[in-house]
Amino acid sequence: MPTVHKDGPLMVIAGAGSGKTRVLTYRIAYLMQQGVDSFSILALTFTNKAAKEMKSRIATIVGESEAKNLWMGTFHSVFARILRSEADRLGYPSNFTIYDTQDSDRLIASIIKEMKLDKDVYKYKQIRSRISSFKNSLITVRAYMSHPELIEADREARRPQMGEIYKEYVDRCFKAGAMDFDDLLLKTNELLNRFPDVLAKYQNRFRYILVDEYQDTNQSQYLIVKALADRFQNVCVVGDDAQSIYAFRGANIENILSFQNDYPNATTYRLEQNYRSSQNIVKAANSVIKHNQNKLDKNVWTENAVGEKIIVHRSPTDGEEGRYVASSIFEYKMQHQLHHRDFAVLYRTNAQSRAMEDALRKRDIPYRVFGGLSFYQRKEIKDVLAYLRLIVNSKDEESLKRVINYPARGIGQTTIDKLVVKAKEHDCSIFEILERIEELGMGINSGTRTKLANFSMMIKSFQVLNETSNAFEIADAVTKKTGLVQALKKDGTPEAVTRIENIEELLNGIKDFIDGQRELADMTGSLTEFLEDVALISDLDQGSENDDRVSLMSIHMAKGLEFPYVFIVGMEEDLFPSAMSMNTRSELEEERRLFYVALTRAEKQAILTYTQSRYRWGKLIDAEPSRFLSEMDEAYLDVQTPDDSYQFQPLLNTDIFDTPDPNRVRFKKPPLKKAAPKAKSVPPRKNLKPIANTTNTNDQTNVEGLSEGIKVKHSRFGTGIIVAIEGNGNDLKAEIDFGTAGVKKLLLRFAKLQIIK
DNA sequence: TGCACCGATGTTTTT
DNA sequence: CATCGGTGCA
Repeated sequence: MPTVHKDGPLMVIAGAGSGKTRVLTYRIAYLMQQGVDSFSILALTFTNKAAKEMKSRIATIVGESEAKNLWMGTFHSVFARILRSEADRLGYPSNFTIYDTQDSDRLIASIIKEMKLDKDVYKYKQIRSRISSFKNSLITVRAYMSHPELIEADREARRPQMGEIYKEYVDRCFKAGAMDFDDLLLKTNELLNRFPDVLAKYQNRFRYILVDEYQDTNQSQYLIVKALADRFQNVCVVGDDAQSIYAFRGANIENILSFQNDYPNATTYRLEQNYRSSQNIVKAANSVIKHNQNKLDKNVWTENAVGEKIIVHRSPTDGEEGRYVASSIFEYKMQHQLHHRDFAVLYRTNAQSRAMEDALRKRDIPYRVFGGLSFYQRKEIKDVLAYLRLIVNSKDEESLKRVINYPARGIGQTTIDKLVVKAKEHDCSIFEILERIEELGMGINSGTRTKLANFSMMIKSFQVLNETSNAFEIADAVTKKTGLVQALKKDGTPEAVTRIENIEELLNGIKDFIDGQRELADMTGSLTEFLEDVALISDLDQGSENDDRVSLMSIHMAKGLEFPYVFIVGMEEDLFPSAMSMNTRSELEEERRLFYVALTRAEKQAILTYTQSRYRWGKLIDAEPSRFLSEMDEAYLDVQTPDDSYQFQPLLNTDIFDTPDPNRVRFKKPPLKKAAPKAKSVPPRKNLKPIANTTNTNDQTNVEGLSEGIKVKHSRFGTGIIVAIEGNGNDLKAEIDFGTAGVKKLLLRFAKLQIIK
């Protein structure tokens, strides 16, 4: 058993539902029983909630007082803590601000604007994600500048200024005393690399390191673990390659696939028995994941009951889909005497929660939405937090820009622009400029100068207060004295009222936080502590397990959770798998793993739903069933279709490519579109091509009819003309000129093209 | 300088 | 559809 393995590297490949958390819990408890000091154990989990739960489970085994000393948490929160205590080494203040994605976006957007670049070419979101992937791969500005191929790639993408933006962004963050999420990992690497004494200190401290969800670590995280474990090699990683779903933020599945290479004397255990789900669910999930090529061999099985078949249900629209889910929940609950908390509704995109919420609300079913626009991302909350952040760290540029004129106090954009320029000129923060405003003059009229002085004075008075008060007292003062709440009260609209309520909720939350912190010996309940907590917390971490509500969340958020009854909604092409993730095999495989994760959340029953058309951007769009539906072995399914028109493509489809490939994606377009149910409000759909006529393999016609010069239609790019066709078998590609949408090279396996005559 | 309106534009997924 | 940024007016 893994639990008796004490020293040396260890990898546990744990299939879905095989009790990963249990392994970690028992291993830690075991180590402690063997006399390992709890201070020398570092456990990195995927969510703070997982850490908290594990800690309390360990506490029941080894006792509260010992468990308390364990270092447990997410990579981000653990290393943020370490970075605070070592910040001066890197030239950062220990109270550095943590920028969230939105802060980064704003900063990047303003840099692009200041550099007078075309914002249609330099899209801030793209820039941000590129910078993020640089950081996650430890490509610093300096590394970027010395890698001609990176520079060349950006030049080819017609963004020659990428490097400049990157540099400016990093500089500005540094000057603002701010780190973004990626910095928390990158700077930790820098810290461990540049300062051997620091490295030695933490290597000696963390003699035992455990990493959960290892398959989702990125390069930066991987290197941190490697560095820390280098001395004692007591590293235990737990994961499941089949559940790697974070490639988009740099997770590298190779980290787990090549653990044996990194630690040649590593012991590997495999846990393949699933204790969570019914046989039908386990088998169906296996039948899906086997379509992936890149994976470790693993055979998950269970001794659990066969259970109910997986229900596949079609609805005309997303509204009806919601109604179906709501009434199913109602019925299951009645029939089987269940609680609301036994149900989860999972979706690919957060936007899908709305239709579900509406339906559940109508039936008075209590629910809770996780993720999406979380509480701490709401505007009014971010406003209050921005004041608080500015108080703690007056160099924080993004916070300052956010609140300097909110509520309106007559400080306009032109003034702010002048301040930004001056700050850059003097190589200092905007707040410092405010202090020297009289001395510098700088063409700001005296009225505005007074306003600026007042603002600066107000912040300073808060800073003084901060020296003697706790987080709650300051937050309370901020909401009152800044006029923030007053402005909302004056507004009087219903939204403003909810905003005030939210601010009150925030204050209550801060109070709770302080009470919680007081219980911990080395915590004081200061504003700094609170802000750090807020920056890295996610909805999931917030308690309230005990309230009886249906959970609504994205599949990503559901990782590691389990529910007796799971609805997976929106099983449609272009939604799940996402239209953004179908261009390469690896993207598609990640989508498939995501589906695998979703399915294996269910203990007793999984219900998959899809619609024939759904509202997207306020428009009703035709939808077709997800390919994942037909990838599941039919034996485990109960396909409920109101008018019986759901049909699977024959499993042994004619192989239209020369290369037989078991993993080949079948284009299926079940001919369900005819016989549109007479349901009201479903507008007639415009099928551009008489699909029904082309017997059972319309993909075949698709590919065969294609040649140069043919006019085609693509669901995203519109109509275009084929310029060239190249490759063969699975690699058959067409280069298509879509006019304004540009020339694209598409893999014909994935591109759903329709010929236009 | 500030506010109100308008059109454009974009949606994966998260620490 | 919802947010954002830009424009035009007071």
